[in-house]
Amino acid sequence: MSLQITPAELEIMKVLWKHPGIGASEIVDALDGEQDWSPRTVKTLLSRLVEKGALATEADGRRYLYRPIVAKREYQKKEAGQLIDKLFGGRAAPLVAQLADARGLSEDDIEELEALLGRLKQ
Amino acid sequence: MSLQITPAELEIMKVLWKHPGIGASEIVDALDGEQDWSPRTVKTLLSRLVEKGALATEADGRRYLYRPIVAKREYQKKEAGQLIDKLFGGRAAPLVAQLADARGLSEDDIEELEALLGRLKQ
DNA sequence: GTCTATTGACCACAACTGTAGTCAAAAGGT
DNA sequence: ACCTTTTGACTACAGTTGTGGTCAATAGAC
Repeated sequence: MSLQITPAELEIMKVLWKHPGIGASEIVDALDGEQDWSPRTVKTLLSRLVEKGALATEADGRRYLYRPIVAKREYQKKEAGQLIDKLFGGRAAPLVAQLADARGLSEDDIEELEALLGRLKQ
Repeated sequence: MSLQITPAELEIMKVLWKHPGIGASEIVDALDGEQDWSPRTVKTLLSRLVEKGALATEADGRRYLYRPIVAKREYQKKEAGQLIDKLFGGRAAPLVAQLADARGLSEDDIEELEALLGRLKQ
């Protein structure tokens, strides 16, 4: 079960990770400004996500409430792992180097990374 | 020109980044063991990459030699940037944290990252 | 010189994606 | 009790992707 979430579907997931347990129309509202999708489109994406097992539904009268089954963390982990396997020979350091080069790390980023490394070291 | 390289196409690119300027049959050979594609499939992927502007061709008798136009570095940079924008709110630190969690960083990784951070700091 | 294998050009085709329409049932306004 | 709106189920449809076939030209093998 590889659970392939497409980019469009991911937008929906992001809303639901932030607000689990809402219905289709709330999702449409939450997406407003981000994506300009017809409610139909959102509905289709929701169905596909349910079909794929990425979302659970819960009946609420005549409608469903949706809730992520896949945790955001898990998904991030999977994607990050895929990226480094695919492009960076499985090593994290070159990825960070590219990022630093691509967009520059902020002071905060650097500090946070240092703290993280410190924790990992002991 | 967003230059979307699909996963299958990427396998071809990886071979050509390693051995620029080879022909289709060498690519098939190089992929052997990695991917089990018919030479036809490889040919199609090559055509699509040329069409997309990711590869340059150079005639060599009755065949072409292929050479990447898109540098590996550029592509890595783009992909890494996309991933953190898409999933990590544009911040690198959380990505590294996930990676550390997902697969553990090796001693070497940690050292390399520390060196990198040191360089970035001054 | 003829046969065979390789190559590029073009074609095929199903699965997946993005985007949305139709339809019928039900919920809510008045 | 009607009309409108919302919702889910189903359908559509073009573009992309993965996978590979056909065909004609041609380069080497004998």
